[in-house]
Amino acid sequence: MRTKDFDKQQRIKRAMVRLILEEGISGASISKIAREADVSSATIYVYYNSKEEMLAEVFRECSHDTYLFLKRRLSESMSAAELIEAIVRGYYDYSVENEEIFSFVEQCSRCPTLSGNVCEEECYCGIFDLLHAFQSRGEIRNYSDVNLNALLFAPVRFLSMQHRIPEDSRKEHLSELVDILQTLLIC
Amino acid sequence: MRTKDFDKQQRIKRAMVRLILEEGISGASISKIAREADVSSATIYVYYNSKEEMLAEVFRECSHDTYLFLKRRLSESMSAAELIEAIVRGYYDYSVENEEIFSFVEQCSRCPTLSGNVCEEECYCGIFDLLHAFQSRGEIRNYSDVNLNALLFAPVRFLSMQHRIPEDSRKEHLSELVDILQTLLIC
Amino acid sequence: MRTKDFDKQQRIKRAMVRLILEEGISGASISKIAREADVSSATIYVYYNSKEEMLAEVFRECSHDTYLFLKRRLSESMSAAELIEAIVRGYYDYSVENEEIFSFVEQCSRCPTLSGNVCEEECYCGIFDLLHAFQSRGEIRNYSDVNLNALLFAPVRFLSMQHRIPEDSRKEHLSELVDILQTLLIC
Amino acid sequence: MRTKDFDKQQRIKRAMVRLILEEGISGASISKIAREADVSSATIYVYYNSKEEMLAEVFRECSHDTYLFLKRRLSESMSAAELIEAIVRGYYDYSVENEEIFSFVEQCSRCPTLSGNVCEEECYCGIFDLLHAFQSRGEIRNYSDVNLNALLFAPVRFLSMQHRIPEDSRKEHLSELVDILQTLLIC
DNA sequence: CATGAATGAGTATTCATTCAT
DNA sequence: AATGAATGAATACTCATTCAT
Repeated sequence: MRTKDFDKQQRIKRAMVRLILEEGISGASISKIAREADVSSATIYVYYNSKEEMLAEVFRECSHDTYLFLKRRLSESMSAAELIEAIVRGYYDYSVENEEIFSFVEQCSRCPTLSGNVCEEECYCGIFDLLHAFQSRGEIRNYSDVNLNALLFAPVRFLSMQHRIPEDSRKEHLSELVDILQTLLIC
Repeated sequence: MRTKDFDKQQRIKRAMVRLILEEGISGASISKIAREADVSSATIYVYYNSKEEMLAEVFRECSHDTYLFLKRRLSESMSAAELIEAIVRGYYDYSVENEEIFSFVEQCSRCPTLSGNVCEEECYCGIFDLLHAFQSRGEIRNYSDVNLNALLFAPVRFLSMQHRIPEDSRKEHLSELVDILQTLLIC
Repeated sequence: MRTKDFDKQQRIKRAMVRLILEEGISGASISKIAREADVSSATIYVYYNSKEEMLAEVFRECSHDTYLFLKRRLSESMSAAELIEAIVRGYYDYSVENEEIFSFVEQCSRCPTLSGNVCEEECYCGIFDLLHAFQSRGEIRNYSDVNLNALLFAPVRFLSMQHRIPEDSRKEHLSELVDILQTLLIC
Repeated sequence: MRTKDFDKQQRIKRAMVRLILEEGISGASISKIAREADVSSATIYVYYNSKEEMLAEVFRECSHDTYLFLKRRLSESMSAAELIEAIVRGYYDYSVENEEIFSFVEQCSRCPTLSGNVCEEECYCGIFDLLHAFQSRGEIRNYSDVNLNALLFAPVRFLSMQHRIPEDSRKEHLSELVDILQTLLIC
């Protein structure tokens, strides 16, 4: 019984995220989500109070999910170069392997009615703790968190969005980006 | 025959852009736009064939507008450091002075049903011609266009979105970012 | 779960048919139908996927209804004269007693976007089986089905439409028509 | 100048009739008609006071047109058999050669908001004068006008509508029908 | 828990018509 | 006479949500 419900909720989430990749936030209606998840639209209201809350909650979960994916690849015992490479490549890999979630988060974080309620960056605090450790050990330059964030994640995000550029070519750009960020951030 | 009232079309565009800043793409319905622009919703269809086409057209215009704003601030006679500063600060200034347009473009470029039809980057080609000139003069490092784009614009975009950080503080981060990018990109 | 309210669907059908009698197909909008049936216009879409499908489905049902009405009045044990009279008078009676349905079917069968999808004549096959029996018994002349159809039904249809002619007078014309068709069709 | 205007009005009429054949009365909007006739929709209101009046007027004209077509083929010097054949075949030929007008008239004559204002049958009075002449000469049976109308025109109308039946086959049925009506109506 | 039925308020779009030129 | 612009009212249809079972 417990598993069954969980599965149903999971299907709802996935359906929503999938639909938003394909049709954008405005294209993801409750009834389409329900159809895609193979449940009644009334069932969605068993799990969420409103569409707004559902979006916010799944947005939060997806942001967290990205963070966990990244966190698993990092460790304090790495060198600074390894750390930066792991972050940049890890984030990129996530965006490719989880295109739906990635696009969903990107859209939500730009939507004024959603981004206000969810603090995407909060989720990344664990990664910044790690970066601080490297900074205090004098291995990574003392740039502000905001700029570290801006330099480590935003360019990758941009690269991931370039669907016009073929995968292979994007991979090469990524390697270049890793090099750039390593020379930039390592003391 | 009545002549086309271009002020009316301007009001429609502005109303749409404004609404999308406040309520997101899904919140900007034709009737809300019409009310905000003080025209009948039927009038919108005098100027545009569909909501989709209207969005795409205004998206294109706004992207171009951003480029023109930036282009006006740049010149080949600048030093490399000045050029980079002008791009970064110019882009930031634009995002602050034209918050509505900036948020609108950000949202459109993430929306899968829109970004496919409009090539935002195309507009920036003029700026890349300038960067290429500096590269061939050996003043700016020979990174690929994609990564130049990723490093010059994406971090600023990220910074502009941090509405939680007070304006003053953001300005300081921006100065740091200018320094970082100058040391990174100048030979 | 609420159970489907078949009375509600009946009301929708009747409202549509009634409206089409009064205002024609183009005058029967979904919202008028909904108001007449005392349901929300959204409710109509619980029962039908589109206006087009609704029209086609009710058109089919009404054609069938006419046939059933007629069929009940006919039997193989009749004489040829009785059969022809039963068909002609039966069809006429139906058109008078069910003016709404009759006018609805007439309009639908002339509408190019509808008549293509519904084969009104199909419904009448049962009656033609009966006529064939009389033909093979040598009691009714061996005219083709198309012409039997044309002669037995089309003139009555025409007569039923003559709202300018008072009911009494029409009845007399009908009697004449019965005589004509009997002498024409009986061997 | 005179011809030019006349031509414009002619184009409007034809566009309307053509559209109604293809999409039914409800599919023929002023703007579609205008587009099809290559005039501005405002121009239509130079020639007609309203859509309703335009429909009624063109309906009347088309009915009259049918009558004129038929009248030209008939003459008092014909034999009764020739007359009946000329009427039946003439009416059928008209329906084939002028499919648009025929379908238009059929639809209008079933539409309750139109048929009330236009008396289609009025137009046919000339033909009935001719039939009366044959009746008083004792060459055609003394059936009532209503039934003559019902028998001479309604079956042909029905046959013309059978688009499922191939043209060749329909022609054969028509010949049978001519025979039937000749034996029926001639003394 | 789960759901099909039901709906008021909304959607994008088109309508017939009028206006100003 | 002719027309593109403009619109209030309507169009078919969908929305997020609630209800009854």
